[in-house]
Amino acid sequence: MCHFSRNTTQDTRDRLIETARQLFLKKGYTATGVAEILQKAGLNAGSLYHFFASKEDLLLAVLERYKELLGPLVLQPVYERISDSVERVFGILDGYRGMLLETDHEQGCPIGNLALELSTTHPAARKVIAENFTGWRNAVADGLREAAGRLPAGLDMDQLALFLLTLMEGAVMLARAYRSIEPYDAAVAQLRDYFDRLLSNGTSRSTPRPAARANRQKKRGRRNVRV
Amino acid sequence: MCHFSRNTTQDTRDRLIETARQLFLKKGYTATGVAEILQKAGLNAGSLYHFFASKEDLLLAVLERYKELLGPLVLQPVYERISDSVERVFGILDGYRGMLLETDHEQGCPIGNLALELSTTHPAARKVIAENFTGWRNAVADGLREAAGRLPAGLDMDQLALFLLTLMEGAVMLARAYRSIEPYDAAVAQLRDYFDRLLSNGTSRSTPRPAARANRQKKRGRRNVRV
DNA sequence: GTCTATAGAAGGATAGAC
DNA sequence: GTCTATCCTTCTATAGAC
Repeated sequence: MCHFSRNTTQDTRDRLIETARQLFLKKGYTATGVAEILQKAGLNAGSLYHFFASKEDLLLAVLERYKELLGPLVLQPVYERISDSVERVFGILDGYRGMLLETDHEQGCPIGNLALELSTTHPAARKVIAENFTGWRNAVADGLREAAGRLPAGLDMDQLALFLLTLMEGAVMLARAYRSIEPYDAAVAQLRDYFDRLLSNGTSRSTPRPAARANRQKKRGRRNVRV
Repeated sequence: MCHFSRNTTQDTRDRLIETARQLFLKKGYTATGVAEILQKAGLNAGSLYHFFASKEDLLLAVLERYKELLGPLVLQPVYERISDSVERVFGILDGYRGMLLETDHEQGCPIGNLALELSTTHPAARKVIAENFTGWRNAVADGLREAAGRLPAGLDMDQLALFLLTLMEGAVMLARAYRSIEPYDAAVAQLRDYFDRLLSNGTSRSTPRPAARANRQKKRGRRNVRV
């Protein structure tokens, strides 16, 4: 805010946002108390209410932070590892899979988490949540456009990206509810099947389908999801 | 509980469950206060804690109630109106669509609502939520099996039902976050497209594709979601 | 800018009369 | 079984010293 702010100022603010982010992710917004945030951040109430007008204001900062984190946290790690534009999509989905596994199926998509909890009751948060979704959709649609040559002509990449987000969010929800990765893997398998068909119908068949195919498939008997 | 319970006993208990159900649906579990439930039900704290050990215990009763309501509330109204087994699936999806529209996109699937809010923090609730999902999946899979003749041989109906649930839950979440029916309609359109292809690949092509096709499509330019 | 202390409201749950 | 009254905790937010 002030023009010559010290380092520590930004540090404290950042620490609050980051701590709140982690707690909201793990327990949700309402279930996370301000006291808990302060304790974990090693700060006191005075600091929080110096930077933020309210707990909800802190939530908005967290959601803004997520918009900034889309690139560095969700996209870049995948894009560095994978160059094929279709496989990059599955790499992104694999990121959420890893998150589910690492947290024993307690955490999936941070935004989806907050979306259902707050959409009805917190209009300001709902707006930034929607912006996060839109950012994700646009990034994925851009990625898909790089594979446009291999995909059927006339395919709407924006619609396909929305479809991917819808499926991913639903799959994360079910994985958490069942405390099992199975519903998530089933959704990805369905999607893989869908893409296989898209690619075999593509106008320019020159580019061969990448071999990374079987990578992420589990050993389950899910092979019979054919069309 | 007691063997010769009066009518009013069951009435009070039911009223508590039903009132809590509506409030949990609209505002979520944590955001709904016990006092609010009591006020809306026209009862006092003594009554609630006579029948339920805690607020969470009441939640479990609500979730059990939802399991009983799957038939009468979700399936039967659709099955009475629609006889074609494939169209029945889309009829069920249309039910959730209607719920979104009626509530100005505030309410979608009651179970999905509670799933993300409580899966991490309330193990007992999570279990009954998963049971609700399983009930839905089984019912829809049974419905799909009636259309087995028209669908490709070897298609796994249980997997397909899971796919439908995943997509529906994701679509409801996005519709709520965007306060718009568009993401929901887009998901259903994608699904319709998917089924069209399934049906045209079916082993027994004798049964003609029902004409109800264009019914639920909005006037949006979503026709280009082809494959 | 950060601290301690605390206000003030709302939360879930209980006690005991009827 | 239902009522009223209330306990105790937790919550967000504020006041004022440093």
